[in-house]
Amino acid sequence: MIRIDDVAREAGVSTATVSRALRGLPMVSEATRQRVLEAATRLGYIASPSASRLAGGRTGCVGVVVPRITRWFFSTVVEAAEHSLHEAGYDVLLFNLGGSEQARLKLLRTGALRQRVDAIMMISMPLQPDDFAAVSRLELPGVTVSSGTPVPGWPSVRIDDVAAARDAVGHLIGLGHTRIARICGKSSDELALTAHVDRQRGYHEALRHAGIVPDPALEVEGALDLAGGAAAAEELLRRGVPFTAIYAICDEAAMGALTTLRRHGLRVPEDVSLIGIDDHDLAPAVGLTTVAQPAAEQGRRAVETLLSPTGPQGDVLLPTHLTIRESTAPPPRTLGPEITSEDGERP
Amino acid sequence: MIRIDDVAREAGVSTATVSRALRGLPMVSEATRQRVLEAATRLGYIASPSASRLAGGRTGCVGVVVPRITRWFFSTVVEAAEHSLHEAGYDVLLFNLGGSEQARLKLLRTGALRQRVDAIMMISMPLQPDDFAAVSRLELPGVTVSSGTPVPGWPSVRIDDVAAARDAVGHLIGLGHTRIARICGKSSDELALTAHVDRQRGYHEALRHAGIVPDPALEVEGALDLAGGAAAAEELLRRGVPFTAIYAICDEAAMGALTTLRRHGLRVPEDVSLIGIDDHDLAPAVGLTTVAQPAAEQGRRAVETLLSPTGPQGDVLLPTHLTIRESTAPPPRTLGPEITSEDGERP
DNA sequence: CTGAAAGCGCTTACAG
DNA sequence: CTGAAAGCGCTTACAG
Repeated sequence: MIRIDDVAREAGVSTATVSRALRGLPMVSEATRQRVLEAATRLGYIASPSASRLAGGRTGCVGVVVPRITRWFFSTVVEAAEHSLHEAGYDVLLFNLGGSEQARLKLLRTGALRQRVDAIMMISMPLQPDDFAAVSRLELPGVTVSSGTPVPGWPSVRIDDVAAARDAVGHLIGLGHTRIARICGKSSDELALTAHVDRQRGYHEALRHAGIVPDPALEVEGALDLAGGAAAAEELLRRGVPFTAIYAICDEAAMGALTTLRRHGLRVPEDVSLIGIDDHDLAPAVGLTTVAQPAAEQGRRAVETLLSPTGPQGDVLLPTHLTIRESTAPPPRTLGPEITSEDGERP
Repeated sequence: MIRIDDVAREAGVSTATVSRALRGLPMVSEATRQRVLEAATRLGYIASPSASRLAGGRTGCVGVVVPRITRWFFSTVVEAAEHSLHEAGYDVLLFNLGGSEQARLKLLRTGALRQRVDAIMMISMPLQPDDFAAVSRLELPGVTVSSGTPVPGWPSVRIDDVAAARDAVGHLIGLGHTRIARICGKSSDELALTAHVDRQRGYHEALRHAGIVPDPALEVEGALDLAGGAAAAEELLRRGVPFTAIYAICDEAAMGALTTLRRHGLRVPEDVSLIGIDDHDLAPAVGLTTVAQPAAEQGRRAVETLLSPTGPQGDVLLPTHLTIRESTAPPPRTLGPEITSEDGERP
């Protein structure tokens, strides 16, 4: 292995000068810098990260914590953040919670992040009261994306979830719907996620604004993925309460609901209108109307904020916009879905 | 910060003993180990990774290289691999190429991986002849998943892509189709990906086995995502050659094709049957028939192979299975799709 | 602008 | 089974 001594000898300078020259520090004459750079290139020298870290106190790593990398929103944010971080010379340490509470606790309580990263990016992380102490004990700068739970002292990058939900439900109301079901996350698991609370509030605000009294029988909790959406729609149908539209908290849940509706022979949007929030990659493929949020942009902005020379600061609020496709239409004449035996013609 | 000296003093032993005791090395009496463990816990000691790495020569990190974390297959493999790696005490350094050739070159040519990881997992990485030298210069153990390009000396974990494609096309043939289009990856970009070549071979083998002469006019290249699949189907329709079924190289391309077919008023499966390979999370939502491959299992097996005490070795071949949903059916009476003006009833 | 030397916090032969 | 001491390869005051 080529070490810094080798480069120093080759360039005829001290190791201190090599270190300064290679890192672009000032206080090195241009001529010397050139000589060092050439020597380093000639030898194929790369500084040992472990040694630099130990001596310099910086790890050059950023920890990215994400609930489930397999979900559209999270993978999109991570892709954008990873790109920006590598551009800025940082390595990315990935911590995927995989939906496991245990993984969350382990990450926060143990030293998994201590001394391993210079900064933390938490995407939609629900934090319990106890967790704040653990996070602040890390004494690391950080940023939250898509406001899981705001962390005191950390800036956040997010959308206005209340407005997004209001726009989604408002669109349905504008089409003439009044019996609008809501598929949401489990309040037990994710109470602390502001996004969930906000999207619930937006739903209620839109209804009230239109003079519609919210009906608790129309609100169903479920996991925020396909299976959860499918199960929630199933539960909704079992309740037997009439509805002409479904507002799902995210596109994946909406697509899950779509599966269930189809399985029951219900047509979308003829029998039931369906709207989500996200603008998932596959939303066009299933013709899903949704409120689009800029996922990649949130990842980029989070890195920008985190690496700002003046330190992470300021909250960023990004715009969303209603994207109308084929899954929403005026309600049918007869109120509520009719279970037909015919299975429809589209897969 | 608590250092190893603090623990040594607290436990009344030398730092060498603390080091051994905490890492579970032999040659430490049980009584001493207990004393050290207690002292460490009491003080909340965590060994500095940088110092351990520099002194010990191991980084405790594994580099996971993936083409696009946003695609279903890759995020699923990464999630499973990340979980297994953390279980084994490794940190995960994520390198997402983002579909950029430049990122690939940078990763291989520069020292991005040198000294930063103890092992590498490459998922569907296409390697050019020049890249092999760069990879072997890393002198690191590694494993390839879903055979982008096999790396000499590295084991691989994958499915039998020839068989998967054969099963997919065989299913269509069994239903009575003879004009079967193929949507595949761009041969220019990804020639080295064995998966692509293999899935092409499977298609041709199935046709020949049934006595069907492959028609080049039925084969269209495109990107392997939604947009690529949609564009490929568009191109196929523009060609005006008759076909009754489409076999797509992956589910995302298939779902993209679905969008296009729907846009043209074609019904699936009444007018055109559609099959993919993967069993994407959302395949049930769109009723897509596919050949399922075990993505998470590939991630787990790759880690297992990589961390095997005897070093990475052996190739693992995992089974696939045909999963029939609603997107495939016998061909319509009239040969080839008819463009209707009616848009159908399902989003 | 440059260098000699201490120090970052561990691990590892080596000796006992 | 345990300890004293060297060493891992850098960075950083400090001095010039």
